Amino acid sequence: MSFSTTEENYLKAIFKLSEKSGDRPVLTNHLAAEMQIAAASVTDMIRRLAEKQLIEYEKYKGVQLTAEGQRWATYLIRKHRLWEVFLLEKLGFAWDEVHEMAEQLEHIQGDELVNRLDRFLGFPRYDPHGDPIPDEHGRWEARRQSPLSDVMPGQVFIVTGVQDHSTTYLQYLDHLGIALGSRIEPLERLPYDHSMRVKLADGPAFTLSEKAALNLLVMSADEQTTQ
Amino acid sequence: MSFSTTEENYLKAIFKLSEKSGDRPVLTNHLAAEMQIAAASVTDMIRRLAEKQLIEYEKYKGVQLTAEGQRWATYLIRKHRLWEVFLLEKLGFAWDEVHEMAEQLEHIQGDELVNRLDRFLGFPRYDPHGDPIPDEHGRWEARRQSPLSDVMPGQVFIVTGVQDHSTTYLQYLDHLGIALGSRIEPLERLPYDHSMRVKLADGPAFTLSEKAALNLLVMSADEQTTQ
DNA sequence: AAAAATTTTTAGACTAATCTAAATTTATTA
DNA sequence: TAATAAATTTAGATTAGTCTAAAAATTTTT
Ligand SMILES: [Mn+2]
Ligand SMILES: [Mn+2]
Ligand SMILES: [Mn+2]
Ligand SMILES: [Mn+2]
Repeated sequence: MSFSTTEENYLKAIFKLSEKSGDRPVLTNHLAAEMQIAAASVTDMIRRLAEKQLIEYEKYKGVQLTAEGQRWATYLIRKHRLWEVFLLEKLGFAWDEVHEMAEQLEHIQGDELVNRLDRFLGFPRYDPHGDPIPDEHGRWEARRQSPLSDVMPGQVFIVTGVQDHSTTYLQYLDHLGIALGSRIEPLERLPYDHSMRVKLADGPAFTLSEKAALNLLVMSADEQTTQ
Repeated sequence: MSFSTTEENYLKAIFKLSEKSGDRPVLTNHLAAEMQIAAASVTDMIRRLAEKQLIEYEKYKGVQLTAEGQRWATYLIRKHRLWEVFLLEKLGFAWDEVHEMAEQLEHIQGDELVNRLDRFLGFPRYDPHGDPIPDEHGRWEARRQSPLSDVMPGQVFIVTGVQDHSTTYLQYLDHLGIALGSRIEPLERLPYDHSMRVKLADGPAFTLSEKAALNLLVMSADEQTTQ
């Protein structure tokens, strides 16, 4: 079993949009927008993927991954995230630089390569953005994390992930001194624009916009230690 | 500047055949045989590569790499060999297992990635098969090595490379206990079939076929220490 | 329940990379 | 040097992946 880079990119996109839509069928236009491709091209490709039993496709109703499609998409995500860890941990790239390269590396074939890379990296469970890495059997641990914008002030939280992977956002966090594992304490939410006053361990207080707080995922500090 | 995987594979093949032919033009059929592709397809592609100024092409006369083509081919070889070192040194693959994977990895784009990988590996000068690795500027050191079949018995040599990269040959060397860096002493050449009696440091004597000796590259032990 | 708007599919075309078979050019041999 | 053989190119097809424009289906609005 092996698929083209293009086919694999479709599988990943369908997986991503499925997650967002709570497993409801993914519509042609959504896929077209996500992949920056004409809707007509998507229609073509999903017919081919359906023939290969990677997705179920009902005309005008959208597509869903089959078990096989799920498995393959998960495998691609495993590869992508392991390579991201490699680029950061071993080659010293920053968390806003690794995505593009991993986007290529995820298509390199070789199960043995993936498993040895996993071992070399010490079987990491999360990637540089806090996203879980599926293991050899396609299983992964989801964390009970929430956007910082949703939590109650007056308690310490640990930064465990980001929802926005854009370079600008990640560099903005760097600028603020916020990284995965940072201890952050929300002080108050300002009703006017929903911005949030927060402070990092031993640091001065500062303000985060609603948008910035929405995309920052945190866990309560005591819960985190059990993970 | 960036080229398709296919174009890059043509460049590498032309480079390889040019080396063999002493820089005389590479003929369509040679390229077709090397790449296991129909001659007509080669004609098509070399016209495209000539348009992109990567090769000079005269109808019916064969092709030669331009300076730009040389540069790019050398860059691909640099990437291929660095990834081979990574797979062997860091992931623990054997020298007969790395080529296929490197064949894919050499097409991954990112100059910074290549240079960081190089640094991570400690700027290796030779790959797991003893082939030289071009540096960031495309320069590399060729060693004064010769096939074991050509050297005079009665002196100790160091194994520095192989000419045959096939799995069967490399595994055969493993079986004999011959690796890069092995000290090997040719005892005599047998006139009947040009086979060679040799011995490894402290080991018993054994016989190598002419073919096996032709593909094993060695340097005299004292010369090697200066490299 | 029509009409209008939106979404999706179909139709037809294009490029890259390949193939086979036929035509052409170059090299070898008689 | 003419005939023959070998190498190379051209011609015409095919497949994957993409596009735009038009047609068809579905959904929303009136
Ligand atoms: Mn990524
Ligand atoms: Mn990531
Ligand atoms: Mn190789
Ligand atoms: Mn090699």
